[in-house]
Amino acid sequence: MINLELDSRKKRILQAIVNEYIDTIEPVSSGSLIGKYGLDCSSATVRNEMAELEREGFLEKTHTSSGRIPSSKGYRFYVDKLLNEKNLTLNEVRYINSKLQSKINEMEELTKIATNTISEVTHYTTVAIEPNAKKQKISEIKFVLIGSRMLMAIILTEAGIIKETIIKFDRDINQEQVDTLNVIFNNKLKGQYLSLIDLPIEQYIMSEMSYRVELIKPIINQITKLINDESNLYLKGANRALDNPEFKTGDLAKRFLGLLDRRDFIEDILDNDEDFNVYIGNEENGLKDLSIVTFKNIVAGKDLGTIGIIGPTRMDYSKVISVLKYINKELNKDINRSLGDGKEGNNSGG
Amino acid sequence: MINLELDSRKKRILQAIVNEYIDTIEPVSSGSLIGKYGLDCSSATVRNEMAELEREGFLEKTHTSSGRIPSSKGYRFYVDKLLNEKNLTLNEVRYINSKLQSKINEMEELTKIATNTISEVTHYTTVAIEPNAKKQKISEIKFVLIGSRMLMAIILTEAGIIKETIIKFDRDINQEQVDTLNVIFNNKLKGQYLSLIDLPIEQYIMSEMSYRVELIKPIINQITKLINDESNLYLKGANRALDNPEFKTGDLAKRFLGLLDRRDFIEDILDNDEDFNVYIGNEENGLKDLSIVTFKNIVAGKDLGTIGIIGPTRMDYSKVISVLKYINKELNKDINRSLGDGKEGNNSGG
DNA sequence: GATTAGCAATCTATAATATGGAGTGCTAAT
DNA sequence: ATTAGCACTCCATATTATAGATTGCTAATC
Repeated sequence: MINLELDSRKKRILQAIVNEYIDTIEPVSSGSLIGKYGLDCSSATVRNEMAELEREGFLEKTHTSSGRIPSSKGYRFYVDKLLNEKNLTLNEVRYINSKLQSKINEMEELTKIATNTISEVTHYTTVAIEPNAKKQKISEIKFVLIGSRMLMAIILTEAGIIKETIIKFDRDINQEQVDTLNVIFNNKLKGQYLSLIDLPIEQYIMSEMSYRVELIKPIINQITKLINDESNLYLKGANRALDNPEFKTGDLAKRFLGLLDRRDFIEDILDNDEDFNVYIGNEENGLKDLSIVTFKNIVAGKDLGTIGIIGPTRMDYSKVISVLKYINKELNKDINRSLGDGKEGNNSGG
Repeated sequence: MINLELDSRKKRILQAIVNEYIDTIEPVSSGSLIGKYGLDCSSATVRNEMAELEREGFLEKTHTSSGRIPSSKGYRFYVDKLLNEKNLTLNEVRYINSKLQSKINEMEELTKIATNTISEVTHYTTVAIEPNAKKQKISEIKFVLIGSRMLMAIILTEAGIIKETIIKFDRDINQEQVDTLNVIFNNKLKGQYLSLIDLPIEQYIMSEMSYRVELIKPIINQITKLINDESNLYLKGANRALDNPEFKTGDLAKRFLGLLDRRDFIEDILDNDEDFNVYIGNEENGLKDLSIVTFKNIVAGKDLGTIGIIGPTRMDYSKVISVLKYINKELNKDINRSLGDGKEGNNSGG
């Protein structure tokens, strides 16, 4: 989608400019590059190349005689083609390892800890959403009587995600009825996608489970609600963003925080099928100067959800990506530690 | 704690200054008050009074010849003694009512909706925490087998709060054992405070429930963890704060967002025994220029937790308080709607 | 043909200076 | 006790000047 035919010197110059700009947050001049980035040509040559890169849309100027800053297209190319992974410092590695030591009982916690750690190491705001519920397969449904008119429905998915919700009834129900419900629902739904329990399918389920509509109906309603509800969104380090100088003006800060409040939007971005993605905001989508790195956190073959790092477009992508990969690698190293018995649990009915 | 002996004119002047400052966000001059607030004296007199109010610590100047702004002490006095409730506009009332219409199944949702609505109507950031778990009495504990090595513990409190957690075991457990656990735990703990299941008491419980330590131990551990865990904190409208001009500088914005990330601190403030409280930040506690209004949301006699509205000290307290009271009144109006059957449910064992 | 030195032109960022006006505190009159 | 009057203080804003960074272009060089 982007012109890949930049000659090697242009690439090196573009890369140098993006790196330098990420570092200094100031328009990059031709002169500042020659020594620092080992380009074997003069500033005049660099100037010519920069002018051309600008004509091609990779660079921008803040005013006629300023240095250059990367455009969205420039960042895009940089992220897609020029990114080098960074080595983490010893301190960072130590810190991450210490965080990942904690005993973890539920997968939700694993995501929480990963999210916190990423935010702390990268100094960017980090969000996590669990895998899209509708794409999950039901491993088991369990109804539990709580009081005489309340039921808790517990849904276990094959990925080990546990969801529960409360269902209230207008009249008393007894244990025998609950047992029946357990049998009916499990027979029908075990192995099915959660999305099956959705409004259009309601009729189908109702007719298949013709047992006591006045019991089934509120259950379907509530479970439908549970599934369609905004999935859990975990957020850490909203204030860290403000460490970045570009948020000083207030305008960008406001847009940034507005973004954090728009769950639907974040979910849309995070809920893609890529294992790894960099979303670079631009004028059109109203996210100019903001970027989101998304990363599908798969541990022991299980999709634990997607993690997103949100920050200024002038973001240290190398570091972010290195941290993400390192953490994911560590999580997968000692699989049994966190997820060992989850697996057995899933497949054996109660 | 504060000098209550301000004469009536001084009070009126202080009140006028705070109101005017909340409105305009600009130092208030003596001249601007006389017409607008119906004071039957000249600006010179007001000036004299203002000078005295400053000497007494209620007002401050930004520079030698500027108007006055309220000090922390001034706000304190204003909030404690001078606050008039504001009438909500018809639109606000309509909006609130429409929000509160939604069918509510769990108390958690009620809090969520109230929090969202408050944030939307007041334009301030709003947080909610559920009642301190340790002060809750256990109404019922239920263990449910999920898979062969996993148990879900469901704790119902008398206030109707439902908490659940997952417990994993190293070896298989069967339904018979679960039944026994249900009996033992309910016998011992029904009616007790949740805080009983805490580390110091662990020994006691273990000895009382001498049945199969290898089963009991992980349960106690996990439930202890659940109880001691940070209670649920629900936050809405973090970006709204940035609408306030005082956040433009960035410094205050950063402190504000930092505050939102410090759950422990927010919890400390919200978890007081007052039904209603205004916390005015100052130099000492690092929250200068920030205030939190806390409000214990009690509906149908049940404590649903505490709601906090966080904003600049120059906050429209009248409006905030009016909105809080109105919403609480509406929630209590039609008790049955949201909480009717919760009560019956609690007391009847499964 | 590609590269580069040299240089005028452009624009920014900063400081220095001046000006108008808002608001106070004080004094003296009421 | 209150108030008119006024000098004084300080801020906010505009104006101007200055120094410096960086570019684009041209002409020379490799």
